[in-house]
Amino acid sequence: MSRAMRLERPRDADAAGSEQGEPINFGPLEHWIGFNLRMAQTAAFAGFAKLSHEIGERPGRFATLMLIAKNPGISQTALSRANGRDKSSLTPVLTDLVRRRLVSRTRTRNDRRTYRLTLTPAGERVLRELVACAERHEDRLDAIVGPRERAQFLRTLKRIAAEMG
Amino acid sequence: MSRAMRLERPRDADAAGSEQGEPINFGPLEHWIGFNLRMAQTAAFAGFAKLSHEIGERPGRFATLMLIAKNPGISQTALSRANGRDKSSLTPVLTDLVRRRLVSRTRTRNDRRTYRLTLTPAGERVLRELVACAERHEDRLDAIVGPRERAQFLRTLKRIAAEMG
DNA sequence: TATTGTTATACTCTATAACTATA
DNA sequence: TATAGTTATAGAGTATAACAATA
Repeated sequence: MSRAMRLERPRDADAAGSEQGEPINFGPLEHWIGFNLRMAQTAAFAGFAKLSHEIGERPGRFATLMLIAKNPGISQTALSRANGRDKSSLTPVLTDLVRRRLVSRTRTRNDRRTYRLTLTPAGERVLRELVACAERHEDRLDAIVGPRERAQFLRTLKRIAAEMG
Repeated sequence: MSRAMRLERPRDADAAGSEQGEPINFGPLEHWIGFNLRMAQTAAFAGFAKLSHEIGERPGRFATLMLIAKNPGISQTALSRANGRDKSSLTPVLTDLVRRRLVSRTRTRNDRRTYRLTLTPAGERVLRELVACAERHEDRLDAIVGPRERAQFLRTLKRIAAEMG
């Protein structure tokens, strides 16, 4: 594929930025998967962030609560590995979730270094609210992607995550 | 589509986090476009970030340089609108790029509030290096997506960015 | 009055390294 | 020695609000 770049002629200095509808040239970015993947993800994430803020939660809490719910008793180190962050990043998040009584953190008896993380009933309630947000969000995405392409699209996303990592 | 969630049985406390290969249950996240879009984008962006760090640049500089190259004479306000950030976020970036003589910033004569941004020859050189990184990165993504699906995949990404925004 | 760009400031997310307590 | 989790700290990236210069 030829991707040679030509620079454009300078725009009229007086016109630059003076109109709202100023057409912007994105150059080869337009045709690149990496750039469009980023634009799509940014837009989608902002949509979910808005929905979760409406119920007083942050989007980042969602994955943490879900991973604890589906893997009850998980340790902090295993949890941080599961969502690809350093364990130190998890400390303030869990401090907040424990303070709000959404997560309970109990020492194990055999190895007194580790904690067992589980959701409290309140945590399960909040997770259900977040799941409801995610489902509304997912319905929007499904409508945009369309039923014909959904499975193929999802497989391609999974391949990218697996093979780029 | 039924998306009811059942919580799993608590895992053995002693086993939690004790093995490297501990299988993690991601629950309904596995099947959601939003989550997989995020995972794919994170992995892809990390790959490009690595390539750009190899040539001593940050991935975030790429879009800025490209937008200036393809829209010479653009103002800071128009540029910040083009990549969806507040104009104040651009000030430290341009301070850096101007200090390194990659971007030149000249006052317009008619409206002495605005600057005309253009790339210097050094800026064009750095952009070409970043484009080379991006092309290598794009080749990897193309290989993962495959030529049969590429066009469809790109169209779907563009629809998500356009309709979620 | 409105707009361009800067400054001051703060908030989020993330990482590294040093620490503690346990093993 | 090695591991689980915490603390201190720092660095990106971003935003809001107030501001100076200019229109």
